[in-house]
Amino acid sequence: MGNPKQKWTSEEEEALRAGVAKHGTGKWKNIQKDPEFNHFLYSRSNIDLKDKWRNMSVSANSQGSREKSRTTKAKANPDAPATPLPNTQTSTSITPAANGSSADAVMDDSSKCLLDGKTASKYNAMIYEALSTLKDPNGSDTSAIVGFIEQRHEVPQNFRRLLSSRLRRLVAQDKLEKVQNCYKIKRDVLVAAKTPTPKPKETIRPRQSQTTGYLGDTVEEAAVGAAYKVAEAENKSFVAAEAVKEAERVSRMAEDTDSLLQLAKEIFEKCSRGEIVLMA
DNA sequence: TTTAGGGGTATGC
DNA sequence: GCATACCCCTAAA
Repeated sequence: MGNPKQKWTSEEEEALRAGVAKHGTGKWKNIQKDPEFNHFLYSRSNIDLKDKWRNMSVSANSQGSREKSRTTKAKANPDAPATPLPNTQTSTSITPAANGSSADAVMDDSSKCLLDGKTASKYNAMIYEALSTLKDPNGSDTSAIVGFIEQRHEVPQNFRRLLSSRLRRLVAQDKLEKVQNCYKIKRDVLVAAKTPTPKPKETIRPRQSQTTGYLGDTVEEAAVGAAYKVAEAENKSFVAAEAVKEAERVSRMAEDTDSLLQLAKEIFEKCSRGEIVLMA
């Protein structure tokens, strides 16, 4: 564009790494001003540092291009911060994504009243699972639903409040039926949801004639069973996604630990040479 | 003012 | 042509 490209030297990269190790990610201005790194980074702006760190993190995560990693992250979960980390990181100041901030972001999300689509869908699945399993003909009240879900899933502190709003929303969407203070899955929703392709009349007729008087129960039972299966499948899918996230987080922590080990070695070597090492 | 995220362009393969 | 590196712009905190 305007200025000619100025390739990053290995010294600059090292200075940046050391700066991040000292100040943490996101403290680009501090790193840039730090006299310890300034002679390497004087020609770089804080924005340059940020961009370079971003590029380094993309390579370190070997996720292909910057655009890929960024756009997918940002669009899939706009609330989650996408700050990456290539290598070193102190435990002070800013907490990087690599140390689990993405997971934390999910946790943070669950503490908000406004749920993102994924969380809302997760809660819906939990609700359907609870109602399908409890099978209370009069419906289940909020306490029963909360109790059921708490036994099976880890939930945030204000889960009850979140669940209440979720339940109200499902009632508003005509997916649940509220009778007094109890909630139950709407029959027509169950039937519609669990029979995705409408069956031809011919296939239904013989059943109708055979099960006159019992039609409601049979269909309902099948629908409830199907609803339970769907809820179960959704939950399994969610658990699998969480497991993948956790695996990624652990992998990144291992990389961080490695970097810290290298840093400790350097400090040890300096100390053993009698050099004074200043710690921030 | 600083940072994060998105986008454009140059460069190397 | 594609992936990557670098630079710039802009919104948000």
